[in-house]
Amino acid sequence: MENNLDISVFLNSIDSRCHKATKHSFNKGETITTYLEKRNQLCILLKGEADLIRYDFNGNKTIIGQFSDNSIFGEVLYPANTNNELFVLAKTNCEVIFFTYDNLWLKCRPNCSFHKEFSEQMNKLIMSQVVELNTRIELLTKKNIRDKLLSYFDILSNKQLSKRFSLPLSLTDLADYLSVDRSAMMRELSHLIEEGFIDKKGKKITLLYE
Amino acid sequence: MENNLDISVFLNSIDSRCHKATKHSFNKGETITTYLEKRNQLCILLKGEADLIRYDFNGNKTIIGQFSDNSIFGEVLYPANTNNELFVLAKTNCEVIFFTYDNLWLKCRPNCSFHKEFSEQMNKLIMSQVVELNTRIELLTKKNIRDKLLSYFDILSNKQLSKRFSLPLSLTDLADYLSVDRSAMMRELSHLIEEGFIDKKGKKITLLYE
DNA sequence: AAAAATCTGTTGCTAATGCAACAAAAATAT
DNA sequence: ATATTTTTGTTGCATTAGCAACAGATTTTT
Repeated sequence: MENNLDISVFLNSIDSRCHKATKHSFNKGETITTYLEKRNQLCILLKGEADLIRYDFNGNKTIIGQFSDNSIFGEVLYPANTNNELFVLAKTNCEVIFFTYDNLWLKCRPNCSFHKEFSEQMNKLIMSQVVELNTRIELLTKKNIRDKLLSYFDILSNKQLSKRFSLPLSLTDLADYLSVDRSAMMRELSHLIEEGFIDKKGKKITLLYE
Repeated sequence: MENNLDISVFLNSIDSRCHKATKHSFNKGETITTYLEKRNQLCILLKGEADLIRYDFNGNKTIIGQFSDNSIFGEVLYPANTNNELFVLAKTNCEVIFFTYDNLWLKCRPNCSFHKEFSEQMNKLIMSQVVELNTRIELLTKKNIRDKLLSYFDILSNKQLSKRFSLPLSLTDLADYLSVDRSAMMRELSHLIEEGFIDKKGKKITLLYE
Protein backbone atom coordinates (compact mmCIF):
# COMPACT_ATOMS: atom_id res chain seq x y z
CA MET A 1 0.00 0.00 0.00
CA GLU A 2 2.71 2.42 1.08
CA ASN A 3 4.80 0.95 -1.68
CA ASN A 4 2.02 1.69 -4.15
CA LEU A 5 1.97 5.31 -3.06
CA ASP A 6 5.73 5.58 -3.55
CA ILE A 7 5.41 4.30 -7.07
CA SER A 8 2.55 6.63 -7.91
CA VAL A 9 4.49 9.63 -6.68
CA PHE A 10 7.46 8.56 -8.72
CA LEU A 11 5.45 7.89 -11.86
CA ASN A 12 3.80 11.27 -11.69
CA SER A 13 7.19 12.94 -11.52
CA ILE A 14 8.56 11.21 -14.60
CA ASP A 15 7.60 13.63 -17.31
CA SER A 16 9.02 16.60 -15.46
CA ARG A 17 12.26 14.77 -14.71
CA CYS A 18 12.96 13.14 -18.06
CA HIS A 19 12.58 14.83 -21.41
CA LYS A 20 12.37 11.44 -23.15
CA ALA A 21 8.98 10.76 -21.62
CA THR A 22 5.81 12.57 -22.65
CA LYS A 23 2.49 12.69 -20.87
CA HIS A 24 -0.86 12.73 -22.66
CA SER A 25 -4.48 12.84 -21.58
CA PHE A 26 -7.29 10.94 -23.25
CA ASN A 27 -11.04 11.15 -23.00
CA LYS A 28 -13.24 8.13 -22.54
CA GLY A 29 -13.63 6.31 -25.83
CA GLU A 30 -10.44 7.61 -27.42
CA THR A 31 -7.74 5.35 -28.80
CA ILE A 32 -4.60 5.63 -26.72
CA THR A 33 -2.35 3.71 -29.06
CA THR A 34 -2.32 0.99 -31.70
CA TYR A 35 0.19 -1.87 -31.77
CA LEU A 36 1.90 -1.67 -35.13
CA GLU A 37 5.06 -3.06 -36.63
CA LYS A 38 7.39 -0.48 -35.11
CA ARG A 39 7.50 -2.36 -31.83
CA ASN A 40 9.17 0.29 -29.76
CA GLN A 41 6.52 1.87 -27.60
CA LEU A 42 6.15 1.47 -23.85
CA CYS A 43 3.39 3.18 -21.88
CA ILE A 44 2.41 3.61 -18.26
CA LEU A 45 -1.17 4.31 -17.31
CA LEU A 46 -1.08 6.94 -14.58
CA LYS A 47 -4.80 7.30 -14.15
CA GLY A 48 -7.95 5.75 -15.56
CA GLU A 49 -8.94 2.46 -17.11
CA ALA A 50 -8.18 1.13 -20.57
CA ASP A 51 -8.68 -2.08 -22.53
CA LEU A 52 -6.41 -3.82 -24.96
CA ILE A 53 -8.67 -4.83 -27.83
CA ARG A 54 -8.05 -7.38 -30.55
CA TYR A 55 -9.89 -7.63 -33.83
CA ASP A 56 -8.92 -10.88 -35.51
CA PHE A 57 -9.16 -11.80 -39.21
CA ASN A 58 -12.80 -12.87 -38.76
CA GLY A 59 -13.65 -9.46 -37.34
CA ASN A 60 -14.24 -10.82 -33.84
CA LYS A 61 -13.57 -8.35 -31.08
CA THR A 62 -11.93 -9.57 -27.89
CA ILE A 63 -10.70 -7.69 -24.87
CA ILE A 64 -7.36 -9.33 -24.22
CA GLY A 65 -6.07 -6.99 -21.57
CA GLN A 66 -7.50 -4.64 -18.97
CA PHE A 67 -5.34 -1.85 -17.56
CA SER A 68 -5.75 0.42 -14.56
CA ASP A 69 -3.55 2.69 -12.41
CA ASN A 70 0.16 1.92 -12.75
CA SER A 71 -0.34 -0.67 -15.49
CA ILE A 72 2.33 -0.83 -18.15
CA PHE A 73 1.52 -1.73 -21.72
CA GLY A 74 2.71 -1.13 -25.26
CA GLU A 75 4.11 -2.81 -28.33
CA VAL A 76 7.43 -3.82 -26.78
CA LEU A 77 5.62 -6.10 -24.40
CA TYR A 78 3.81 -7.88 -27.20
CA PRO A 79 4.80 -10.53 -29.71
CA ALA A 80 5.09 -9.35 -33.30
CA ASN A 81 1.78 -10.36 -34.73
CA THR A 82 0.72 -10.02 -38.32
CA ASN A 83 -2.90 -11.03 -38.48
CA ASN A 84 -4.45 -9.08 -35.66
CA GLU A 85 -5.20 -5.47 -35.12
CA LEU A 86 -4.51 -4.47 -31.55
CA PHE A 87 -5.31 -1.18 -29.93
CA VAL A 88 -5.73 0.32 -26.51
CA LEU A 89 -9.00 2.09 -25.84
CA ALA A 90 -9.70 4.48 -22.95
CA LYS A 91 -12.64 3.17 -20.90
CA THR A 92 -12.57 6.26 -18.72
CA ASN A 93 -10.56 9.47 -18.94
CA CYS A 94 -6.89 8.50 -18.84
CA GLU A 95 -3.46 9.92 -18.26
CA VAL A 96 -0.62 8.10 -19.95
CA ILE A 97 3.17 8.36 -20.06
CA PHE A 98 4.80 7.36 -23.34
CA PHE A 99 8.37 6.15 -23.84
CA THR A 100 10.27 4.98 -26.81
CA TYR A 101 11.88 1.72 -25.82
CA ASP A 102 15.14 2.36 -27.63
CA ASN A 103 15.69 5.46 -25.50
CA LEU A 104 14.70 3.84 -22.28
CA TRP A 105 18.04 2.58 -21.12
CA LEU A 106 20.19 5.31 -22.57
CA LYS A 107 21.30 7.40 -19.66
CA CYS A 108 21.00 11.16 -19.90
CA ARG A 109 24.53 11.28 -18.47
CA PRO A 110 26.63 8.83 -16.47
CA ASN A 111 24.99 8.16 -13.11
CA CYS A 112 21.92 10.18 -13.97
CA SER A 113 19.93 9.99 -10.76
CA PHE A 114 16.61 9.80 -12.51
CA HIS A 115 17.49 6.75 -14.53
CA LYS A 116 18.83 4.98 -11.52
CA GLU A 117 15.59 5.39 -9.67
CA PHE A 118 13.64 4.71 -12.83
CA SER A 119 15.36 1.40 -13.34
CA GLU A 120 14.53 0.23 -9.84
CA GLN A 121 10.93 1.39 -9.86
CA MET A 122 10.48 -0.15 -13.27
CA ASN A 123 11.51 -3.52 -11.93
CA LYS A 124 8.85 -3.45 -9.27
CA LEU A 125 6.26 -2.27 -11.74
CA ILE A 126 6.98 -4.98 -14.26
CA MET A 127 7.18 -7.63 -11.59
CA SER A 128 3.71 -6.84 -10.37
CA GLN A 129 2.59 -6.92 -13.99
CA VAL A 130 4.08 -10.40 -14.28
CA VAL A 131 2.06 -11.50 -11.27
CA GLU A 132 -1.08 -10.20 -12.97
CA LEU A 133 -0.26 -12.03 -16.18
CA ASN A 134 0.49 -15.25 -14.35
CA THR A 135 -2.78 -14.93 -12.49
CA ARG A 136 -4.62 -14.68 -15.77
CA ILE A 137 -2.75 -17.63 -17.25
CA GLU A 138 -3.51 -19.67 -14.15
CA LEU A 139 -7.19 -19.05 -14.85
CA LEU A 140 -7.08 -19.41 -18.62
CA THR A 141 -5.43 -22.81 -18.37
CA LYS A 142 -8.37 -24.29 -16.44
CA LYS A 143 -10.24 -26.57 -18.80
CA ASN A 144 -13.80 -25.54 -18.04
CA ILE A 145 -15.83 -22.50 -17.06
CA ARG A 146 -16.70 -23.81 -13.62
CA ASP A 147 -13.05 -24.19 -12.63
CA LYS A 148 -12.23 -20.79 -14.09
CA LEU A 149 -14.93 -19.15 -12.02
CA LEU A 150 -14.11 -21.01 -8.83
CA SER A 151 -10.41 -20.24 -9.16
CA TYR A 152 -11.15 -16.62 -9.85
CA PHE A 153 -13.41 -16.41 -6.81
CA ASP A 154 -10.75 -18.11 -4.79
CA ILE A 155 -8.19 -15.50 -5.73
CA LEU A 156 -10.59 -12.67 -4.92
CA SER A 157 -11.52 -14.30 -1.66
CA ASN A 158 -7.84 -14.53 -0.72
CA LYS A 159 -7.19 -10.95 -1.72
CA GLN A 160 -10.17 -9.56 0.18
CA LEU A 161 -9.54 -11.97 3.08
CA SER A 162 -13.13 -13.13 3.25
CA LYS A 163 -15.55 -15.72 1.87
CA ARG A 164 -17.71 -12.73 1.03
CA PHE A 165 -16.38 -10.25 -1.53
CA SER A 166 -17.52 -8.11 -4.42
CA LEU A 167 -16.62 -8.45 -8.07
CA PRO A 168 -14.34 -5.69 -9.33
CA LEU A 169 -15.55 -6.26 -12.90
CA SER A 170 -18.89 -6.31 -14.65
CA LEU A 171 -19.97 -9.82 -15.59
CA THR A 172 -19.48 -8.89 -19.23
CA ASP A 173 -15.87 -7.91 -18.56
CA LEU A 174 -15.32 -10.97 -16.42
CA ALA A 175 -16.37 -13.21 -19.31
CA ASP A 176 -13.81 -11.42 -21.47
CA TYR A 177 -11.14 -11.73 -18.82
CA LEU A 178 -11.72 -15.47 -18.53
CA SER A 179 -12.10 -15.69 -22.29
CA VAL A 180 -15.43 -17.50 -22.26
CA ASP A 181 -18.81 -16.83 -23.79
CA ARG A 182 -20.81 -14.56 -21.54
CA SER A 183 -24.05 -16.51 -21.75
CA ALA A 184 -22.24 -19.76 -21.07
CA MET A 185 -20.65 -18.15 -18.05
CA MET A 186 -24.02 -16.92 -16.80
CA ARG A 187 -25.39 -20.42 -17.18
CA GLU A 188 -22.51 -21.83 -15.16
CA LEU A 189 -23.01 -19.16 -12.49
CA SER A 190 -26.65 -20.20 -12.20
CA HIS A 191 -25.62 -23.81 -11.79
CA LEU A 192 -23.13 -22.91 -9.06
CA ILE A 193 -25.90 -21.08 -7.22
CA GLU A 194 -28.46 -23.91 -7.71
CA GLU A 195 -25.98 -26.48 -6.50
CA GLY A 196 -25.26 -24.41 -3.41
CA PHE A 197 -21.60 -23.63 -4.05
CA ILE A 198 -21.99 -19.89 -4.02
CA ASP A 199 -24.45 -17.16 -3.20
CA LYS A 200 -24.79 -14.07 -5.34
CA LYS A 201 -26.55 -10.76 -4.70
CA GLY A 202 -25.65 -8.35 -7.46
CA LYS A 203 -21.87 -8.05 -7.36
CA LYS A 204 -21.60 -9.58 -3.89
CA ILE A 205 -20.44 -13.18 -4.00
CA THR A 206 -20.27 -15.51 -1.01
CA LEU A 207 -18.46 -18.83 -1.12
CA LEU A 208 -20.49 -21.50 0.67
CA TYR A 209 -17.98 -24.34 0.68
CA GLU A 210 -15.08 -25.41 2.91
CA MET B 1 21.35 -12.35 -30.17
CA GLU B 2 24.36 -10.34 -29.05
CA ASN B 3 22.12 -8.97 -26.35
CA ASN B 4 21.30 -12.49 -25.28
CA LEU B 5 24.96 -13.32 -24.98
CA ASP B 6 25.51 -10.26 -22.81
CA ILE B 7 22.77 -11.35 -20.49
CA SER B 8 24.05 -14.89 -20.25
CA VAL B 9 27.53 -13.70 -19.38
CA PHE B 10 26.09 -11.43 -16.73
CA LEU B 11 23.81 -14.09 -15.27
CA ASN B 12 26.65 -16.57 -14.99
CA SER B 13 28.66 -14.05 -13.02
CA ILE B 14 25.95 -13.35 -10.47
CA ASP B 15 26.74 -15.92 -7.82
CA SER B 16 30.39 -14.97 -7.69
CA ARG B 17 29.56 -11.26 -7.48
CA CYS B 18 26.72 -11.29 -4.99
CA HIS B 19 26.65 -13.32 -1.81
CA LYS B 20 22.87 -13.03 -1.64
CA ALA B 21 22.48 -15.29 -4.64
CA THR B 22 23.16 -19.00 -4.59
CA LYS B 23 23.61 -21.36 -7.49
CA HIS B 24 22.36 -24.95 -7.52
CA SER B 25 22.42 -27.81 -9.99
CA PHE B 26 19.60 -30.28 -10.53
CA ASN B 27 19.37 -33.55 -12.35
CA LYS B 28 16.60 -34.38 -14.75
CA GLY B 29 13.46 -35.28 -12.84
CA GLU B 30 14.35 -33.43 -9.65
CA THR B 31 12.11 -30.81 -8.08
CA ILE B 32 13.74 -27.41 -8.30
CA THR B 33 11.32 -25.61 -6.03
CA THR B 34 7.74 -25.63 -4.77
CA TYR B 35 5.53 -22.55 -4.59
CA LEU B 36 4.45 -22.26 -0.99
CA GLU B 37 3.00 -19.55 1.20
CA LYS B 38 6.28 -17.78 1.86
CA ARG B 39 6.11 -15.96 -1.45
CA ASN B 40 9.61 -14.63 -1.46
CA GLN B 41 11.60 -16.70 -3.88
CA LEU B 42 12.87 -15.60 -7.27
CA CYS B 43 14.87 -17.90 -9.55
CA ILE B 44 16.73 -17.63 -12.83
CA LEU B 45 17.26 -20.69 -14.97
CA LEU B 46 20.82 -20.49 -16.29
CA LYS B 47 20.81 -23.74 -18.20
CA GLY B 48 18.37 -26.52 -18.97
CA GLU B 49 14.62 -26.89 -19.26
CA ALA B 50 12.02 -27.01 -16.54
CA ASP B 51 8.23 -27.10 -16.25
CA LEU B 52 5.93 -25.40 -13.82
CA ILE B 53 3.43 -28.05 -12.82
CA ARG B 54 0.06 -27.66 -11.18
CA TYR B 55 -1.90 -30.34 -9.38
CA ASP B 56 -5.38 -29.02 -8.69
CA PHE B 57 -7.89 -30.22 -6.08
CA ASN B 58 -9.16 -32.92 -8.45
CA GLY B 59 -5.64 -34.26 -8.81
CA ASN B 60 -5.35 -33.15 -12.43
CA LYS B 61 -1.84 -32.40 -13.56
CA THR B 62 -1.26 -29.46 -15.88
CA ILE B 63 1.94 -27.91 -17.17
CA ILE B 64 1.24 -24.23 -16.76
CA GLY B 65 4.69 -22.90 -17.58
CA GLN B 66 7.72 -24.02 -19.52
CA PHE B 67 11.12 -22.50 -18.77
CA SER B 68 14.40 -22.54 -20.63
CA ASP B 69 17.68 -20.59 -20.63
CA ASN B 70 17.38 -17.19 -18.95
CA SER B 71 13.81 -17.73 -17.82
CA ILE B 72 12.84 -16.26 -14.49
CA PHE B 73 10.33 -17.93 -12.21
CA GLY B 74 9.46 -18.30 -8.56
CA GLU B 75 6.80 -17.61 -5.99
CA VAL B 76 7.06 -13.82 -6.10
CA LEU B 77 5.85 -13.87 -9.68
CA TYR B 78 2.78 -15.88 -8.79
CA PRO B 79 -0.53 -15.03 -7.18
CA ALA B 80 -1.08 -16.42 -3.69
CA ASN B 81 -3.08 -19.52 -4.33
CA THR B 82 -4.45 -21.83 -1.71
CA ASN B 83 -5.97 -24.73 -3.56
CA ASN B 84 -3.23 -25.72 -5.93
CA GLU B 85 0.10 -27.32 -5.46
CA LEU B 86 2.68 -25.80 -7.76
CA PHE B 87 6.20 -26.97 -8.33
CA VAL B 88 8.99 -26.64 -10.81
CA LEU B 89 10.40 -29.85 -12.22
CA ALA B 90 13.68 -30.24 -14.09
CA LYS B 91 13.03 -31.70 -17.56
CA THR B 92 16.73 -31.87 -18.24
CA ASN B 93 19.75 -31.18 -16.05
CA CYS B 94 19.47 -27.60 -14.82
CA GLU B 95 21.47 -24.81 -13.27
CA VAL B 96 19.51 -22.32 -11.25
CA ILE B 97 20.23 -19.09 -9.37
CA PHE B 98 18.11 -18.49 -6.27
CA PHE B 99 17.32 -15.13 -4.69
CA THR B 100 15.22 -14.10 -1.77
CA TYR B 101 13.03 -11.30 -3.01
CA ASP B 102 13.27 -9.25 0.17
CA ASN B 103 17.01 -9.01 -0.29
CA LEU B 104 16.87 -8.27 -3.95
CA TRP B 105 16.80 -4.51 -3.88
CA LEU B 106 18.88 -4.00 -0.77
CA LYS B 107 22.20 -2.66 -1.93
CA CYS B 108 25.36 -4.22 -0.60
CA ARG B 109 26.62 -0.67 -0.14
CA PRO B 110 25.64 2.67 -1.65
CA ASN B 111 26.31 2.63 -5.38
CA CYS B 112 27.24 -1.02 -5.38
CA SER B 113 28.24 -1.60 -8.98
CA PHE B 114 26.80 -5.08 -9.10
CA HIS B 115 23.33 -4.04 -8.07
CA LYS B 116 23.28 -1.23 -10.58
CA GLU B 117 24.01 -3.59 -13.40
CA PHE B 118 21.72 -6.20 -11.93
CA SER B 119 18.82 -3.81 -11.85
CA GLU B 120 19.23 -2.95 -15.52
CA GLN B 121 19.72 -6.51 -16.71
CA MET B 122 16.78 -7.60 -14.64
CA ASN B 123 14.56 -5.15 -16.44
CA LYS B 124 15.43 -6.62 -19.80
CA LEU B 125 14.99 -10.13 -18.52
CA ILE B 126 11.57 -9.49 -17.03
CA MET B 127 10.46 -7.57 -20.08
CA SER B 128 11.19 -10.48 -22.34
CA GLN B 129 9.35 -12.69 -19.88
CA VAL B 130 6.37 -10.37 -20.18
CA VAL B 131 6.46 -10.77 -23.96
CA GLU B 132 6.39 -14.54 -23.49
CA LEU B 133 3.47 -14.33 -21.12
CA ASN B 134 1.55 -12.02 -23.41
CA THR B 135 2.20 -14.38 -26.28
CA ARG B 136 0.69 -17.20 -24.34
CA ILE B 137 -2.32 -15.12 -23.32
CA GLU B 138 -2.80 -14.07 -26.91
CA LEU B 139 -3.09 -17.76 -27.77
CA LEU B 140 -5.11 -18.85 -24.75
CA THR B 141 -7.76 -16.21 -25.42
CA LYS B 142 -8.57 -17.63 -28.86
CA LYS B 143 -11.94 -19.34 -28.61
CA ASN B 144 -11.18 -22.56 -30.45
CA ILE B 145 -8.37 -25.01 -31.07
CA ARG B 146 -8.07 -24.18 -34.74
CA ASP B 147 -7.43 -20.51 -34.04
CA LYS B 148 -4.98 -21.37 -31.28
CA LEU B 149 -3.00 -23.59 -33.61
CA LEU B 150 -3.05 -21.16 -36.54
CA SER B 151 -2.02 -18.26 -34.34
CA TYR B 152 0.75 -20.31 -32.81
CA PHE B 153 2.00 -21.33 -36.24
CA ASP B 154 1.80 -17.74 -37.32
CA ILE B 155 4.03 -16.62 -34.48
CA LEU B 156 6.54 -19.37 -35.22
CA SER B 157 6.46 -18.56 -38.91
CA ASN B 158 7.21 -14.92 -38.10
CA LYS B 159 9.99 -15.83 -35.73
CA GLN B 160 11.66 -18.25 -38.14
CA LEU B 161 10.95 -15.94 -41.09
CA SER B 162 9.51 -18.67 -43.25
CA LYS B 163 6.27 -20.45 -44.10
CA ARG B 164 8.19 -23.60 -43.32
CA PHE B 165 9.38 -24.10 -39.75
CA SER B 166 9.80 -26.77 -37.13
CA LEU B 167 7.98 -27.13 -33.84
CA PRO B 168 10.15 -26.43 -30.81
CA LEU B 169 7.85 -28.55 -28.63
CA SER B 170 6.53 -32.07 -28.71
CA LEU B 171 2.86 -32.24 -29.65
CA THR B 172 2.11 -33.35 -26.12
CA ASP B 173 3.79 -30.26 -24.72
CA LEU B 174 2.13 -28.05 -27.30
CA ALA B 175 -1.29 -29.24 -26.17
CA ASP B 176 -0.32 -28.32 -22.62
CA TYR B 177 0.97 -24.94 -23.70
CA LEU B 178 -2.27 -24.16 -25.53
CA SER B 179 -4.22 -25.73 -22.67
CA VAL B 180 -6.27 -28.06 -24.84
CA ASP B 181 -6.84 -31.79 -24.85
CA ARG B 182 -4.12 -33.51 -26.82
CA SER B 183 -6.40 -35.81 -28.77
CA ALA B 184 -8.69 -32.92 -29.66
CA MET B 185 -5.66 -31.01 -30.87
CA MET B 186 -4.49 -33.95 -32.97
CA ARG B 187 -7.93 -34.16 -34.52
CA GLU B 188 -7.86 -30.48 -35.38
CA LEU B 189 -4.37 -30.86 -36.84
CA SER B 190 -5.64 -33.64 -39.09
CA HIS B 191 -8.51 -31.42 -40.23
CA LEU B 192 -6.11 -28.59 -41.04
CA ILE B 193 -4.06 -30.99 -43.13
CA GLU B 194 -7.12 -32.52 -44.88
CA GLU B 195 -8.47 -29.09 -45.69
CA GLY B 196 -5.14 -28.05 -47.17
CA PHE B 197 -4.24 -25.29 -44.73
CA ILE B 198 -0.99 -26.82 -43.62
CA ASP B 199 1.43 -29.59 -44.42
CA LYS B 200 3.14 -31.63 -41.72
CA LYS B 201 6.09 -34.00 -41.87
CA GLY B 202 7.08 -34.93 -38.34
CA LYS B 203 7.90 -31.67 -36.63
CA LYS B 204 8.17 -29.73 -39.90
CA ILE B 205 5.12 -27.59 -40.56
CA THR B 206 4.46 -25.68 -43.76
CA LEU B 207 1.76 -23.06 -44.03
CA LEU B 208 -0.05 -23.38 -47.36
CA TYR B 209 -2.16 -20.23 -47.27
CA GLU B 210 -1.67 -16.55 -48.14
C1' DA C 1 -37.32 13.32 -17.23
C1' DA C 2 -36.92 10.91 -21.37
C1' DA C 3 -34.05 8.49 -24.53
C1' DA C 4 -30.15 5.69 -25.54
C1' DA C 5 -26.85 2.53 -24.38
C1' DT C 6 -25.06 -1.06 -21.68
C1' DC C 7 -25.47 -4.93 -18.66
C1' DT C 8 -27.87 -8.97 -16.82
C1' DG C 9 -30.29 -13.07 -17.21
C1' DT C 10 -32.34 -16.89 -19.85
C1' DT C 11 -33.15 -20.44 -23.52
C1' DG C 12 -32.70 -23.76 -27.66
C1' DC C 13 -29.74 -25.50 -30.77
C1' DT C 14 -25.40 -27.23 -32.59
C1' DA C 15 -20.62 -27.75 -33.03
C1' DA C 16 -16.50 -28.22 -30.61
C1' DT C 17 -13.89 -30.26 -27.21
C1' DG C 18 -12.77 -33.21 -23.40
C1' DC C 19 -12.31 -37.92 -21.92
C1' DA C 20 -11.20 -42.83 -22.20
C1' DA C 21 -9.03 -46.18 -24.45
C1' DC C 22 -6.01 -48.33 -27.51
C1' DA C 23 -2.13 -49.45 -30.93
C1' DA C 24 1.81 -48.22 -33.46
C1' DA C 25 6.06 -45.47 -33.75
C1' DA C 26 9.88 -43.28 -31.78
C1' DA C 27 13.01 -42.21 -28.26
C1' DT C 28 15.49 -43.52 -23.98
C1' DA C 29 17.32 -46.47 -20.76
C1' DT C 30 19.36 -50.92 -19.51
C1' DA D 1 20.31 -55.38 -28.72
C1' DT D 2 16.48 -55.50 -25.98
C1' DA D 3 13.30 -53.68 -22.86
C1' DT D 4 10.87 -49.72 -21.19
C1' DT D 5 8.96 -45.31 -21.47
C1' DT D 6 7.23 -41.58 -24.00
C1' DT D 7 5.07 -39.72 -27.99
C1' DT D 8 2.00 -39.87 -31.86
C1' DG D 9 -2.16 -40.93 -34.05
C1' DT D 10 -7.08 -42.37 -34.14
C1' DT D 11 -11.91 -43.24 -32.69
C1' DG D 12 -16.67 -43.25 -30.18
C1' DC D 13 -19.21 -41.04 -26.92
C1' DA D 14 -20.98 -37.58 -23.68
C1' DT D 15 -20.66 -33.07 -22.14
C1' DT D 16 -19.57 -28.43 -22.48
C1' DA D 17 -19.54 -24.25 -24.27
C1' DG D 18 -20.28 -21.16 -28.18
C1' DC D 19 -23.72 -18.69 -30.86
C1' DA D 20 -28.02 -16.24 -31.74
C1' DA D 21 -31.71 -14.08 -30.04
C1' DC D 22 -34.50 -11.82 -26.85
C1' DA D 23 -36.51 -9.16 -22.67
C1' DG D 24 -36.04 -6.77 -18.58
C1' DA D 25 -33.04 -4.06 -15.42
C1' DT D 26 -29.70 -0.70 -14.76
C1' DT D 27 -26.75 3.01 -16.00
C1' DT D 28 -25.43 6.89 -18.72
C1' DT D 29 -26.35 10.56 -21.81
C1' DT D 30 -28.99 14.29 -23.53
